[in-house]
Amino acid sequence: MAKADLNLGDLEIAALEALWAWGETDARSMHARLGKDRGISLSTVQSTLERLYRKGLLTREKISHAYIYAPAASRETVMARLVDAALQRFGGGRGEGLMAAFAGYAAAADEKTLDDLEQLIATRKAEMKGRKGP
Amino acid sequence: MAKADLNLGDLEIAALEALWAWGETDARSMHARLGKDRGISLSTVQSTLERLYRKGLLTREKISHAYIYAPAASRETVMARLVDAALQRFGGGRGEGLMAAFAGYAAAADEKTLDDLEQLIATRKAEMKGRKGP
DNA sequence: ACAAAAAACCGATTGCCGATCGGTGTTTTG
DNA sequence: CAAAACACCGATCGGCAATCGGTTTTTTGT
Repeated sequence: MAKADLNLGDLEIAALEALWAWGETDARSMHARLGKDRGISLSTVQSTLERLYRKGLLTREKISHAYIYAPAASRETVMARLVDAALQRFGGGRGEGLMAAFAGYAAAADEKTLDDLEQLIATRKAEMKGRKGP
Repeated sequence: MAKADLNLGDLEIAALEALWAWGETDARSMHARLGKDRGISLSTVQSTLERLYRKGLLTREKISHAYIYAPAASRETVMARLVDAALQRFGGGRGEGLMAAFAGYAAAADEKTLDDLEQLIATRKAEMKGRKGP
């Protein structure tokens, strides 16, 4: 473990979102779609993708001599990692603290969300039992 | 809403932990306990407390001419805010994504944690009903 | 095969922020 | 009143995302 800290800038997030939405692309098309309205250069997009790659959030494959980038993880996984990174540094964080943080979130949630949540937990527990039991 | 981003450095977290553990203190005692082993000056501790104050994480009261700092929120609340800040920037985050993120997190949790979580949700729902109903 | 085009690669700059400090006032207090 | 305790101010440093242009390497069209 110990994913260490994970800090994402605005462009990085935008790039991730783009990849999740459009599937794998190369720096050029990414720039065509992200960079046009932002008025940034291709180099900038390249650096950003590179950074994300080094952070383990993207996969790249060298087609001919160009890189094709693809998300290394789902949005959910990344979000989970972000939560992890954000809370990891808090000593009393595991267990109680996380629960409480979660509670804070749940407090702002509507009833349906809570229902969904319950469902989710139930599913998790079922999976867990299934994996451990006979 | 819109708490914006919330970034905490190591010293800041240490200061928070200290305050949660020892209750309110002034810069001097904080330095005596935090700064001694770190070899940092009183000024540094002061700046850090000030920064935390400006971030709304600490309360201060001017006793005579010195500030007495106290946590403005519980560790749980701060953790919740951190999670919020970390996930807020993810567009598709509300609802599904958030759920999934927590699910991922819960996946790494043991069974007891899941039970606690369920309990928490149940409590939440009860509170909600109580507030709305007769 | 060669020149032009397309990328990767490299290094530099900028801006933001936490950490860190010392100096300068201002308020307490012995 | 003088010394001590603090707040307050400004400055520096280091890390990191964003940003870019120039150089090198690889493709590719003719």
